[in-house]
Parts: sequence; structure tokens; C-alpha cells
Amino acid sequence: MRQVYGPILKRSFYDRSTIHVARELLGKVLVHGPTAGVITETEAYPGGDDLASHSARGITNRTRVIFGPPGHAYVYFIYGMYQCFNVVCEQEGTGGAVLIRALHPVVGVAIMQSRRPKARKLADLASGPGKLTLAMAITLQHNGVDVTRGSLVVREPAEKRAFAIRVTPRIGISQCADWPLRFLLDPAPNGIIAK
DNA sequence: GGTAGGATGGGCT
DNA sequence: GCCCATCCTACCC
Repeated sequence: MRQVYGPILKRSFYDRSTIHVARELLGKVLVHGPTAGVITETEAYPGGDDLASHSARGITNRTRVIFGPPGHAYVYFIYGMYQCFNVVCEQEGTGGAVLIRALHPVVGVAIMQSRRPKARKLADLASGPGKLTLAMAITLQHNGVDVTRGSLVVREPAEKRAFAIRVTPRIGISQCADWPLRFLLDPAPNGIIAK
């Protein structure tokens, strides 16, 4: 098979402003065991003044890992049925994270399809934060794991391609609803348009 | 093609 | 008790 992975992103990649990391994660490859995909949509939750961030009200049992060291997974349970996957950014003690909302499946597509039997098209396998965690088998057990080593990591793509980035407000929030913190590959690979 | 509404449970005031 | 960083189905053009 053609090589699709480059090196694993180092912790220093995440030890920067959340907005910067959210933009730069586009086009990188999220790998979990036998499955992998190109990240096509992210949202920045920088904390601080951003009342939409889970970290906005400080450290609780749930939000502890967001204030921990960068380069770790923050996975939370939402709407009684789904999980969302974030990567912690910025230095320890700061509450920034990037929500990974969508990816383009590249490796282990058949496995992802078996985890998402209702998805009709390749583009639907991981075209939303809840779908992505289902397709990639990311669960609450991954909360707090190090994404710079182990089976759940983010890598450079083997081939770098130029692309444009589209910026919009974030989805499904009521606080700070007009802040331009959602980033999408434009156009996404193979015509995927994440909604 | 489009959209309205139900499912479903933990976190926090 | 209310609020969700959602997805899927049914139903309507």
C-alpha cells in the first residue's frame, strides 16, 4: 500500500495558541490502530473569555484534562449517545482545546464502514464529531491519553498538498456564536463538504 | 432536494 | 431541572 503517514506530531505542535493549532490540524492524519483519515474540519475552544468552551467555568472533574499538558485527548459524552474528540492545546494550566469535527477516511475504510453501518457513502462515515468517534472507535476510555505516542496519534501526511481554509462560526453553540473559530478544508479531498 | 423533532444521559446551577 | 461542541428518521416538497 502507498505510504500515507509522515512523522507523529510532537508535543510542541500543541503547545501553542488554540486557534493556531486548529488551523494547522487541517490536512493532518488522525490514526487509531488500523484506521486513519485526513482531518477536514476543526473548531477552536480557546477557553478564557470564550463562554462556549467547556473550560470557561474552570476546573471540574470533567474539564480537568483540558487544563493539563498539551497533546492529550479530551473526550466527552454528549446528548446521551455520542462522544466528541478534542486535542488539548497550550501550556499546562491553560484551558484550550481543539474539537476534531470531521475527517476523510483513508486507511481501514471497511472497518469504519462496519462501525457505521447506517452510513451510505464514504463522505458520511466521519462527517461530524459524533460520527468521527464512532468510525474511529474513540471512546471515553481515551480521555486523557497522550496523542504524541501510542495507538491514537496525529501524523503529518506523507504528501503535503496546498489547500485553502474556510472559516466560519462554530456549530451548535449559543455563547459566542459569531466567533470565527471553525476551520474547514476548502475544498475537502475527494469532494467531501463537511456541514 | 430539504427540514422538524425524537432519542438519550451526564454535568452543572 | 435545564442544558447541551449530535445523529437519524420520517415526512414534505
